[in-house]
Amino acid sequence: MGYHHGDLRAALIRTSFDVLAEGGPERFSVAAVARRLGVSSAAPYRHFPDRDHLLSAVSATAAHDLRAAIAAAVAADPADGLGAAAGAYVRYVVRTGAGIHVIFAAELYAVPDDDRREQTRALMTTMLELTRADVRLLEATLAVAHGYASLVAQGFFSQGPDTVDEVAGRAAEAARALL
Amino acid sequence: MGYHHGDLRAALIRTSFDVLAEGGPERFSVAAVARRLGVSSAAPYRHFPDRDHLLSAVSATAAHDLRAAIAAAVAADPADGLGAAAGAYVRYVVRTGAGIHVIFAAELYAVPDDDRREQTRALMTTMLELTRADVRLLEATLAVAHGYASLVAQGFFSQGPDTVDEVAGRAAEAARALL
DNA sequence: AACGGAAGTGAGAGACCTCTTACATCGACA
DNA sequence: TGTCGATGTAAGAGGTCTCTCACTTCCGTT
Repeated sequence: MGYHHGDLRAALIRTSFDVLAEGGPERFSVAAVARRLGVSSAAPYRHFPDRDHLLSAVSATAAHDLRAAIAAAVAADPADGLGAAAGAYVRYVVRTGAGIHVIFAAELYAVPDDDRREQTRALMTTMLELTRADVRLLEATLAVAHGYASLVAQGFFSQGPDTVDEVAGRAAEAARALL
Repeated sequence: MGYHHGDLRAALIRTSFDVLAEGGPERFSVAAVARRLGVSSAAPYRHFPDRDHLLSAVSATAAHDLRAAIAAAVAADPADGLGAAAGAYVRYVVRTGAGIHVIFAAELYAVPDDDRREQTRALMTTMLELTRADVRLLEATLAVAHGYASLVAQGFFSQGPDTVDEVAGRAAEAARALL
């Protein structure tokens, strides 16, 4: 096998998203990630003590990137904060396979990972600012966005080249209706 | 081990819901269901040729029961069809662990199971009647309801005795806002 | 009562997974 | 150049899962 890899740690996180996007959390395994990278199945354990620590790093990355995606979408269309955020959520989750079910997966609460805690906190803070500290509105928006993302993942919509745009638009519309 | 079981086939389906409600599809296994029933891990294969056929029967049962739950809720409050349906969905999924991610799970499309096909078709028909054949409204309602159910499953709401009622009410409210 | 099919059982093959261990190799630096 | 820590590898222990097989037990029918 080819020996080293500029930065296997980062590659493992990146590739975890691919595995998640294709098979969902159900099919995720450390071994599958290693296989796809062409490294031995022991290699990941040089960088993460166990599976949950890798998933925790994925969660932290997802929280960070999702927050950035939402912030960018809101900045691009400040008049439609909630709609933009919901649309960004759908796009992000469809593309990466990592939504709240990955970011807030129950098994991660036992993992001591300050980066993850910080990134998820920042994500929640950004969303709370969007709803002006209205927790219920935040929950409702998240429910709408995650619901649409789940429908896409479940194959409810015919898969076309611009399906994601379509569905993101519908999620935005539904989020606006919440006001 | 105790020998027979009045109706192991039905018991397997029933117990599958318990396993799904507790661990989600990720943790579901035929072996776990058998263990919980106190039968050998080979016993289920007398009634279902493989894991996917068992899951297909669970899907059929869930589609049937969910349809009944929605129909009952709508009948009890005909003025608020969409809200009642969304609330009923949340209650059903929180209680059984079997929402659209189980009923319409991708791996089931390969299983030839006419009962399942009929039950899922009936479920969709009932929901379509509710939205007066408006497919987009059906999708939006499903997204809202499933989103809230997912948030509960992810532990977003503090777990109290009447959390489900609370959340079902919020889902109903959000569904009404879609109109 | 005997029998035959339905419905269990225990054992286990074969797959895959997590994680460990002992060893090999690489790159940086004295 | 030689050494050493970081980062790979191969092998494998131990676990769980799906599904099969040969065998047994139960029960309805004749």
